[in-house]
Amino acid sequence: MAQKTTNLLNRLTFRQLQVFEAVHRMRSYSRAAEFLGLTQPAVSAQIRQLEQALDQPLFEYAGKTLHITQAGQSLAASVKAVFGEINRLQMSLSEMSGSLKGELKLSSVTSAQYIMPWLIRRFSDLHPEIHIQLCVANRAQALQRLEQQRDDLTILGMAPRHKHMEFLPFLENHLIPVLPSAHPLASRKRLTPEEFLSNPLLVRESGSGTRDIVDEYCTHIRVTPEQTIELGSIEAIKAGLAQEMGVAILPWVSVRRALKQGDLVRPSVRGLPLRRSWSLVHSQQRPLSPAAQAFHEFVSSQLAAMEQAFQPPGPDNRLV
DNA sequence: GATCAGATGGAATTACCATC
DNA sequence: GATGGTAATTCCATCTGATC
Repeated sequence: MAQKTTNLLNRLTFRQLQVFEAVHRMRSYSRAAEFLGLTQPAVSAQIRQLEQALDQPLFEYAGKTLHITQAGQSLAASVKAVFGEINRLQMSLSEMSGSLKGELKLSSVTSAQYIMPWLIRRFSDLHPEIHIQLCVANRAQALQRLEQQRDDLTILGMAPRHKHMEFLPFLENHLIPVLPSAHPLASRKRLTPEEFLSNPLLVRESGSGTRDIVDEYCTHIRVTPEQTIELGSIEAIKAGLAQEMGVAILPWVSVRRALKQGDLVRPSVRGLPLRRSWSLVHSQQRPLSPAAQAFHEFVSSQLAAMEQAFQPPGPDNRLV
């Protein structure tokens, strides 16, 4: 038995386990290859070598669907434990050296792109040796990345209700009605939803969380916009507003400068603003890296400071 | 609706290269 | 020489659209 164990330890490599973990997580050789920055044959070869070392098939096909064998499930549990231990070791070593190093992969929904620089700047001041990669995507894309565990942490507008996700709500997103300052209704402080939505409504594309919230609002108040114009980003909608194409319901953080400069105005409309919390989300199935853990703790410690920094205007421009 | 051919997607194989 | 990588190619299952 001891001989067999020694042989196995001698024949297994961390690289094989890393590749196996990616294939197991993504249920695809090709996607695992893309995730690891390899080609599909390289992944295939690593899995084949691992199967030879273990003398057991780890994956098998039923048609075109990749299934994991019992041996594969068993290995996956062991790999998870081993990698968890290595993460803990890495964190201990980092603490011993007094500074955190490494990579931190973040993804964020588009609406949160206006608060991410604030967070990243302050976190980088604390941990200059952590290299941060931020991917900005719409909600559907961010959710896909989250499910594929492509990032350490994800910022979403509405936390998914999956049991295996952990989320930390950290700031309220206020979606407010805005229209160009040259608009005929711009002088009116108060508008009915019907008046506001009698203008072309500039909206995000399907798959966007902001779009979902706006659609929900229209359904809730039972008013159908006269016309909707779909634009692919918040910045495109702002450009559309600048061209007086219509009106929009946008995150306050995205238009606060335009409001301050007087390019846009915000009327009071029944049922608005809409409030949703941005949440920091990660999978329970994947232990946080030391850098991700540090970012998570940092965000937790900045709740009051963020609320102060991103507090919408008071009485004059009061939110209903 | 059944059948078939071509298109497509994903993994395996092969030959070769770079590095240690 | 061993290891780990790539590009090109092959194989196979599934999808899709045309035809009957």
